Amino acid sequence: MTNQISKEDFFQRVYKIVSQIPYGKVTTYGAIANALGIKSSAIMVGWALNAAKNRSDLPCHRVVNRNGLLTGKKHFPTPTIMRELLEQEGINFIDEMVDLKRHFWKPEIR
DNA sequence: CGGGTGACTTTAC
DNA sequence: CGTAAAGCCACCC
Repeated sequence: MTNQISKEDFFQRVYKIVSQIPYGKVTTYGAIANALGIKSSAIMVGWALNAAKNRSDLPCHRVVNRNGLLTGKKHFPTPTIMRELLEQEGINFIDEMVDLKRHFWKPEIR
């Protein structure tokens, strides 16, 4: 099909999707990867986010792993920021995990 | 071109 | 709950 993803497009799409995550919602690496058509490479989403963190407009704290665990917090300036921000947005935590049942947001496929 | 790394996921033990 | 391995693919050296 016409869905060829160049690596540059891949980064753009990740930025786009993450920036579209609504307030009080979270999504997962796998979900984003799936939306991009690379579902077996969720790790690449994380890699894109790593580059994306240079872009301050990106709410990377709303992206968590499949369990809702804040695996990315280690890459934040302070590991507490991610948890704090999410809690401020009204996101419910179960121990260290986000309640994906309530706050999971499905990214759009474009 | 090859090897190491990684903000993932799943299966296996 | 713990570690290990494999699959995945971009980036760096």
